[in-house]
Amino acid sequence: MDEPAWLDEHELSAWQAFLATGAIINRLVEQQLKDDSGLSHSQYEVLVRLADAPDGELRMTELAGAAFTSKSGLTYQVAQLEKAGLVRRRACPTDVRGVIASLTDEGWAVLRAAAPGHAALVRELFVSGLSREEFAGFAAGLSALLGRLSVHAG
Amino acid sequence: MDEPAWLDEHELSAWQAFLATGAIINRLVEQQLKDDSGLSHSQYEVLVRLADAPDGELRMTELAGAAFTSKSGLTYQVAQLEKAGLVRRRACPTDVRGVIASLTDEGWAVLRAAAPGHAALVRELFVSGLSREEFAGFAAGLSALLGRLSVHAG
DNA sequence: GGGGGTTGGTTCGGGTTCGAACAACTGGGT
DNA sequence: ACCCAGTTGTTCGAACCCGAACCAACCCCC
Repeated sequence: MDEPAWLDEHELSAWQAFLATGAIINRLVEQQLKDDSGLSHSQYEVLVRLADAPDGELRMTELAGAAFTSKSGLTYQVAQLEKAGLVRRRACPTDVRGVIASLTDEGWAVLRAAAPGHAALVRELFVSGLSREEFAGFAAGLSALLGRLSVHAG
Repeated sequence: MDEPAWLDEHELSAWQAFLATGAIINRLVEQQLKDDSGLSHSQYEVLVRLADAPDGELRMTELAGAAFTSKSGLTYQVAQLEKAGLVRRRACPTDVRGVIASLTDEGWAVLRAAAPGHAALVRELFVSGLSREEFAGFAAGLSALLGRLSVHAG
């Protein structure tokens, strides 16, 4: 019951910094990907997940679960990617309802072309400017946070 | 030069954790505010900024600059808040073009009612589960990151 | 005072996102 | 064989957000 109704100074400023960094970084990344490769950040993420999967293929649900978007949002993005020729949809052999999204050759090519610029920006915004110790502490916090959040996300 | 085109293992996992935590936390916060107070996260942020300002008033530009939304986005949100009776728009006495957004009594009341639940959730998601040292390191990283980003945001 | 560059805020059009509802299908228990 | 709860992916309506275009007003410097 001694839970205060407001956050204390440190908590508040960390929280604000978290929101602000997220917003700014997302905006810059979005911008860079759009200018450089004509991809939105979500689309890029979808391509990355597919590229990480065996044969560059994943079920829609696995894609949505591992990613940061809802089921309907994913349907939309995959439709966009398919229209652009970067992704193909196949039926799932073991489940008639299932849909498998699969990277096309062009999808691979676009992703390979986009990755270096994206990596450079992430490095510039997110990695450089932090000392090794700072980065380590920061990463440790993120990882702990994510572990705890997985409980909530269930 | 010897800049690799991809992120190394630690960088990548930290980056993914950053994106994932941001996405999950934002979704949960959004949900909670909507259910609890009928506010979107952006709307809540606007109210908080106003409440922090002297007399609960701010110029539109200051609001947009300090916040995470574009000018047009802010116009939209303030219109919503005005429709809901939480914010009033006044003309700016020193600049005819200017518009001052100002918290109404009801705006104060709604914010006071919403704050404890929001603070509790932020505490639960963001603060608890990290040891004091972890949190300190994490906050230090965030702050350094934000400082560096301000350059880019200019 | 009276231009020219800058700023403040809104409007507009398009793209993106979400949740709820939906239909088709699955799998396990009986 | 059958039923029923749970899953899968899409569709639909609405909300949201952004950048570009825009007009009006400011500033400042000659």
